[in-house]
This record gives sequence, structure tokens and C-alpha cells, in this order.
Amino acid sequence: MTKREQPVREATVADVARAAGVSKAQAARALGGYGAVSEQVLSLVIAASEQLGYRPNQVARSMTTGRSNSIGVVVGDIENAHFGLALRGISDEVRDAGYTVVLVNTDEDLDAEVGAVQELLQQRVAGLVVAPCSSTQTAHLGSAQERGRAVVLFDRGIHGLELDTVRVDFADAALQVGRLLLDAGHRRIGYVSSLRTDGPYEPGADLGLSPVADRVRGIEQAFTEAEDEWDPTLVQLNAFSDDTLAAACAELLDRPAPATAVVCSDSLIALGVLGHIKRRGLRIPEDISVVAYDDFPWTELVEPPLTVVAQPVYDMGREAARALLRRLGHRVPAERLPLRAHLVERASVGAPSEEN
Amino acid sequence: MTKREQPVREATVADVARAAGVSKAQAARALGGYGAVSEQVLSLVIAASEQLGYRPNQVARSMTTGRSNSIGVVVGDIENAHFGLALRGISDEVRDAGYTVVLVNTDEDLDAEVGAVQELLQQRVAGLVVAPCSSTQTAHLGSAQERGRAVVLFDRGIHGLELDTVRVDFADAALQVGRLLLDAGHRRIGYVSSLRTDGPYEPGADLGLSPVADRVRGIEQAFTEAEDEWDPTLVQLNAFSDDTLAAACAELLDRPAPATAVVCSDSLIALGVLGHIKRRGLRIPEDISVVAYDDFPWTELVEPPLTVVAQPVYDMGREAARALLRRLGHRVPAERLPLRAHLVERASVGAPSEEN
DNA sequence: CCTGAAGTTGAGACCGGTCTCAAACTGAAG
DNA sequence: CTTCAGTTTGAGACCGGTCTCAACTTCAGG
Repeated sequence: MTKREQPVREATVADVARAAGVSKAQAARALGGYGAVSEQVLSLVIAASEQLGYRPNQVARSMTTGRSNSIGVVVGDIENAHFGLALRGISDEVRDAGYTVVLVNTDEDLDAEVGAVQELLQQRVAGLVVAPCSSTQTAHLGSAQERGRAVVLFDRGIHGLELDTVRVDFADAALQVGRLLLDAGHRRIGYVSSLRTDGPYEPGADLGLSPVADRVRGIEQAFTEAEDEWDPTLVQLNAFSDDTLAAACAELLDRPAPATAVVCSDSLIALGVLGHIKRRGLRIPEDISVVAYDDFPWTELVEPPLTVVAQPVYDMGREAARALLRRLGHRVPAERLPLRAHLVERASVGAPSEEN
Repeated sequence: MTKREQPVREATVADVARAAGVSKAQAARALGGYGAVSEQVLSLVIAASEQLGYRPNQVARSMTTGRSNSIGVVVGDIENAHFGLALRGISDEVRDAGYTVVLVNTDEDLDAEVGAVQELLQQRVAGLVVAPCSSTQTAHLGSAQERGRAVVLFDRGIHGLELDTVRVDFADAALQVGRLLLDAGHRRIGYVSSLRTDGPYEPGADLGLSPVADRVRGIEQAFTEAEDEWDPTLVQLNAFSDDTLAAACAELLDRPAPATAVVCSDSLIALGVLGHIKRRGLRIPEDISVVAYDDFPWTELVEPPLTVVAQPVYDMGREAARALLRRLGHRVPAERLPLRAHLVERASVGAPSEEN
């Protein structure tokens, strides 16, 4: 008795046909529910297929049709709850249409993203849902489209290519964040994001079509309303690791006139910034005010509860998936989920301290 | 000009062969790096393939080999950071070996899990990594193995089938949790888990091979050491939704002699329990002590910082993937990652209040 | 009984790799 | 100049569905 037993051979259309005593073509028609098949043949084939436990080989099917029943999802970091939740939305929506999800993580690395798209195309996925890591390097996405694959972007947009893009509208919420802090009396508002750029932030710089651009713009706009100006050195980008995040915090707090409020661009940044503030022994909001993007359950449980900008991440995933399904020719409920972010005021914003 | 332009036809081996002026078989050998190929043919084929931008069609490859270069991952809830992190581990490990991940979410529903495995087999995935939702209903996993697919379980085990299973060792940590609480003076220790069972918990009940079983056993053992007994009605299972979780909390706290400490079986439960405690206006640890499983960054930032059992979730994912790769005949670094949970004492455990 | 349209049926091509097999070629030994 | 092993090569089968096409059956209408 060998260790590796011969795996049971799967029943094929030909097997079913033989068992039913009809031709392969008829069996295929009966099983596939297309073409003309007599009652008699139909029942014979059904019986035989059940008898043999026939399951269509999806690979063979994809071979002829040229596309598989799976869609590729490319994200920067699945470990991030933001993408975890969006992925859940995509997955839920797409399952009903009979697709499975092939997931690739890119670590926000462009080369990895290009490779991932390449690989997924070779797998002949029906379509792609991508959160692109660059808004300018987009050749791989264009080529995917040229090769006849539907591509939908989410969370972030790109320049130069016309692609369906599903993003949350931050314009209102971001402006409100700016006003909230300005009204509370803050002028030195720090902004921390993991967005990768080549140099430090400059006013009016093109931050691509990332949500970060909208969020920064909102605060700038609030400053303009208040007829004031936002010190650009308070915008700290490239905080994508523990070290760089710590450096960004230091940059904001170890200066003659330190930031009196910090806006955290996502929940990972918030976690880091909160830890940093805690280690420094600063109190929120007495010593420093904090606003974070993304409203996860824990933000309400920290002390004090965080003022956050909530965004419909799950729905964004669903909408992205729907957009893709539409491109793939599926009829999808017309109802569109509203994707607007909104400010949730809790207790982490106060007036700047007197000494400032 | 039609809306839908003709997608560019992908170059095939036959195209490359024609361009290189050799037979399809030779071109395939040159591209696949097998069999005997002369220097001259090799360079001709390489040149032609680059010229045409040839990319092998993975579907066609899977067709002949009978397996795709993707592995199926079946989990209960990707939205849960626990699985998100494990998934990341699986994904990282498997990518190096050239596989992609097909992810299916089951919502901890057995029927969905059975369907998912079925679907993945039809897609001819090379292997499966599953966090099974039942430890007894395992026919689908057995059939996957019979059909020649490698199957590896993680997070939880099953009965009756010999399958590689990658789990974190909770024996020590669970016992320590029990001792910690007992030593602090607690006797009415609540336990809340989302594990689905048919009825309420009974001492010695078979909780399957889920981590929950180990965790409950550890506390029971600590009670035995202390020559005391654990009131089984304090073990609240089936808290898998907002409602059921709220009911479990009520069950523990709205009784003549309420629990003085609560152990939360995972981070989702912890989030719910913490919210519940907060809404009741109870103080931690003065009024009630809390211990949670899974050490995510936020657990240190809540007030007070949570005493938790940390577990190497990412490594568990990696190990599961490695076990699968080994089964698939890959040489994988022999070094095994230790998978032991350990208690991290912070500030959410104190003595039970006097009035109790 | 003949005709034609509609309904059924089976043979076999096809998708794009992989791989077997036999033929052709190479060069060294005899 | 043979002979033979070893290398290189091309033809074509194969995987398992899908689908075209031609042929056959059936039956109403003439």
C-alpha cells in the first residue's frame, strides 16, 4: 500500500455521456442547459451525472471561454483593517454573481503591483479590482484593459486612464475637520500620512488622486476661509513604518512651536500617533488634540474617545465589485450606495493649551 | 469605431514557434526550460517570445497539469483582524513559491464552507488552507484529500481525519490566565466566545478542537489547582453577533452574584464586552477585571491597557502555508516557527471589589 | 406521399499548453 | 566508412469543456 494513493479520477462530461448512453455533445448540452435536448436525454444525463458525482472542471471551462470565474483583487495591505473591510465588501458582492476572489497583497510596492496584475492576467481572471499604489505609473492597468479585462479602481484614482473608480467623497468631511480644529483655536495642525512621495509636502503639491489629497485640501480650505495659512512643514507624509512614523511625530512635536493638534490619515497612523503621544505623557485633548480617519470600533473605546471621520469602507468595496460586475455584463441592482464620509465628534478635540 | 474594441490577442507558444521558425514542441521546451534544446533554438525562441511579449496562459497550463498555481484559503471572517493577519502570513509565504491565494469567506457557516471547498476543487487549486468551522462535520475536507488535493488546517482542528493542523499552543497561557484571576481573588470568572454550539456550556463538554476548548480548559485547570469549581453558567458561548454578545454580557452581569472578571475569547468579543462595560458605567479593573485573547495594537491604548494573551497569528499563517507547500512537494526551510501564546499583563486585572 | 421547418443528435474542431514518440541528426569509436 | 549512443527535432495526442456543423427525426401542411 503506497503512501500516496491514486487520487480518485473526477467524472468528466465524456464519462457522464457514456453512462447515459448519449453523445458527449448531448451530455454537455444537458449539463450546461443550452441548445436543444429532449426530455428523455435530459433525465438520463441528469441521472448519470448524479450517479457519478459529476462536477464541471472550471479550468477546462475557462480554457474555452477564455476567462475564469474569479476576479483579482489587488491591495496594498490586507492586514490593514481598512482593506480587510473593503475586501469583505468585494467578496460578499461578487460571490452572489458566482465569482471567487484571487487576492494579492503588494505592500504598497509598485513593482509588486505590476507583477500582481501580470500574474492575474495570466490566470485569466474575469476582471480586476485594484487600489493602485501610484496615480501616475499606470501602464500595467492600461495593458490589462487592452487585453480585454475589466478594471475597476477603488480607494484611489489614477491619472491619464479612463477607468471606473470608486472612492469615498471626503470633501465635506475634510473641510469640517479643518473648521473644527480652527474653531477650537488651533493654528498649528499636524497631518500624518503613510502616502509615499519623493520629497516633503509643498503647498499645492499634487498628491495624486489619493484620499490624502482631498483630506489635506479640506484643511487648507478651512485655513483659507479663516484667512490664515497652513504651515506646510506640518504635513508629514511617508510615515509608512514604525520608524518613519516616529520621525514624523518627532518632527511635529519637537519644534519650537509644536503642533497643537494632529490629524491621522488612517487607523494605522492613529494607532502609532496615539502610542507616541502616550509615551510622551501628553494628555488628549488638554495637551494635544487628535482627529483620525476611519471609524473602527476601538476608536470609541480609547480614552478619550476619538473624534474621527467615518467612511463607508465596506460599501466602497461592494460598489467597486458592482462596478466590475456591470462591466462584466451582469445585471446589478441599480441602487447606488452613497459613499460619503462624515465627521463623528467625540472627545479628542479641545482648545490648544494656554502655554501655546 | 465600436465601443468594445477587439482585445489584443495574446501570443501563444504556437505564435512564438512560428516567429522563431521552429516547431511548437521546441518552442515549448525552450520556454518551459525542460527537455533538450540547442543553443541556437533557445536564443531564437527567447528573442521571439520577447518580441511578441509572450506570457504563458496559466489556465492552459493548469489544464494539462491538472492543478493551478493557486491555493484556496477558507476562513470564517476576513473582516476579523485575526484572520486578516493570518491571511497575510499565508499570502507572504505562498507567494515566494509562486502561488496566488484564492480567498473564500464563509461567515462561519458550514454550508458555505462545504460550498467553498467544492468550488475551489472545481477550480483545481493546488491545495487548501482551511480554518474549519466545525470539528465534526468534515466530509468535504476528506473528499478534498481523496481527490488528491493537499489540505492543511489552521487555528482549529477536526476529529476523525488525519490532516496537518497548525495551531497555537494555549495550554500554558490559558492556565496562567486562570491563575492570574484566581490569585487576584476572582471566583466568578465569565468567559465569552463566539463559538457556536447547540446548547449551553456544560463542564467537560466537547468544544471540539477549537482554541476555545484549550482556553476554557486552562481556566478549569486553575480552578482545580485551587481546589475550587468553576460555575459552568459563567461560560457564555454563541456570542457571534451584537445581539447575542449583548445577551451574553447581560447573562454574566445581571445575576444575583455577577461575574467579577471576564475573559474575552477574541478581539471582536473584547471590543463588544468593553463597549458593554463602558455603557454600564463600570470601571476596569475596580468593578470588573478583563482579559482578552489576541494582542492587537489598540489593546494597549484603551484605558486601562488590557491584559491580553498574545498569540503569533501571522506566524501561524506562515506555518500553515509552509505545511501546505511541503505537501505540495516544495522544499521549505526546516526551521519551524514556535507557536506559543503568552500572557501580557497590563492593567485591566485587579482584585474583585469589596461588595462582591 | 411529398416538402419543409423545427427539433434532436453525434462527430469532431478548438482553446493553449505539456508531453510522448519516433525520426533525424551529431560525433566519437571501431 | 560503419555503427551506435546521445542529442535534437517535429508531429501529434492529450487535458475537459464548448460549440459548430451536418445529418437525422418528426410532424404539419399540401
